[in-house]
Amino acid sequence: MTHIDFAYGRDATVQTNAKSDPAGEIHPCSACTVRTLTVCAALEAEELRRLAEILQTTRFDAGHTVFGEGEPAETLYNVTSGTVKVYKLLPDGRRQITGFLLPGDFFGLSVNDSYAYTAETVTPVSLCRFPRRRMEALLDEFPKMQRRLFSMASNELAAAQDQMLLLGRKTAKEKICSFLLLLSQRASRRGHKTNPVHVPMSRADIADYLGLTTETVSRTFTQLKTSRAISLLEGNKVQIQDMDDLLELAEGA
Amino acid sequence: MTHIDFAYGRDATVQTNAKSDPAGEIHPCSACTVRTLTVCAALEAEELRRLAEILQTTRFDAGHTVFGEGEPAETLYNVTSGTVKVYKLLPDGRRQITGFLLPGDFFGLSVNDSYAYTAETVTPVSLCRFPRRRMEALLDEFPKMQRRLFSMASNELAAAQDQMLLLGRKTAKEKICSFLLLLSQRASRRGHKTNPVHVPMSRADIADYLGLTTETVSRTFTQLKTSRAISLLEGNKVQIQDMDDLLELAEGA
DNA sequence: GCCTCGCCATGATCTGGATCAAAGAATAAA
DNA sequence: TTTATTCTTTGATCCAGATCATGGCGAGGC
Repeated sequence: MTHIDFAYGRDATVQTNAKSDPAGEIHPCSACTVRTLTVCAALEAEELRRLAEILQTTRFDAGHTVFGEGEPAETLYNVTSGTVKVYKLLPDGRRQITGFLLPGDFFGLSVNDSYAYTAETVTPVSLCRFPRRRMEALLDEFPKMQRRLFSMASNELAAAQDQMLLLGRKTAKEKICSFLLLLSQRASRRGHKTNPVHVPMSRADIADYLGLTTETVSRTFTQLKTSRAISLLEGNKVQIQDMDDLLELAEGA
Repeated sequence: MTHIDFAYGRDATVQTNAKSDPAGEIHPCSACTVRTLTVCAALEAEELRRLAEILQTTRFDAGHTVFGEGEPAETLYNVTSGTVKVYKLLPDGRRQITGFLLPGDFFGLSVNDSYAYTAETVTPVSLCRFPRRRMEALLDEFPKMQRRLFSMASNELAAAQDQMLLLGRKTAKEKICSFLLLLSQRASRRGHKTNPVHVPMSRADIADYLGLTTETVSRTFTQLKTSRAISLLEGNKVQIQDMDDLLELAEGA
């Protein structure tokens, strides 16, 4: 069981803002707990209103494909709750997960009008959907938002480089430790506590993210558990014994 | 010997534009052969002039460190000729090259005011230097440029994801074939011929880019040579026998 | 010329993590 | 409750690529 705080959202699977916002009710955005983390952080009240006009909110169950690699990219997404994975496949089925997206993360950017990867929900998820065309128009109108989006892309680029270092040069144990630290840091940025880390994804997903097999991921977890570096708790939580020790394990120092 | 077309540049190591642009002479930017590939492509004559005001051109010999990981990020760079490698290190010296930068490529973006990687020249290189502060001011003034930079970052992000797939899931042979195809495609985008591919970097650099050792890179090259997939020519050039065959080898199909 | 020095190739051996196989544990269905 | 079904752990074996070691080759330096 994964526990998730739904920032907002109703039972309907898709709803336009107009429909979901009866007269007098406060707009969902103003209650959005991840707004400060994402592109919306840069916006004034009026700009936020304009953005809200083009946005839809959606919810998906776990294991749902949001879009597939190669499909025309007509929508941008923002995660408001839950976890999404994005991955690329080789013809024979080998898979590389290039990222896990948490509340506040943005996805759906495209290169030549089609998605370069598949996006699939790991847990139940709520998303904001922005039609690409209208979003682009808004970006032209609000340079602050353009700038914010650029800065988010820069951060992602830096994270991608860290991941390349991990994939190309780290051992299995270093990979797992780095992964746990990453989850911890990301939780921290979202105002959750850093230590018992919530790990909502399966061993297979972790393996495909770290360039390993499920067996190796499993073995490495038990090895870390045996050496008292971590302990596994109820509800997919991992307790890190000593943050600094784990950091050393993550860098092979 | 690496053959390089110097788009512009003089003997002086560093020169401000003012000094290098005597009255009546055409500004270097207008002669720049890579302008259409980079951030400058988006600009009008007047905007280009403003950009040129803040730019310096520099040249470095092969093997020179442009900046080191962790240094304060005060300058953005644009490659105008030659090849630059950017890499990250682990404490024990393991290295991951996260990219080779060719003419038209931009680098030096930072996350929290310091560079997240080291940049080092592979061949003799000429660069445009933009002071970060002044560049940011200009970006605020010219949203088109901001947008262009964002789109370049998006492309890099997509390339980074391809590289993650390569590092995490491809075999040595697939990695080498992918690498050769990448070089070929990038040459093509720059208007050079796609087939005898110029490979200016050492076996060690290729290894650190692909997450392999020099020995494996070397062995894989000879293996591809033996199986008639490629042949090695004079001057660090690689002749690809059949593009489509190589593409299949690169994806394990 | 000859010597160094840094690359590159190739051979021999080793090993971390993959693969193959099977038995628990958890979750969901009946 | 029992029974599928899927996920995780653990064991045994294998192998792609790392590591260790050596020799060749080309470019500078003297």
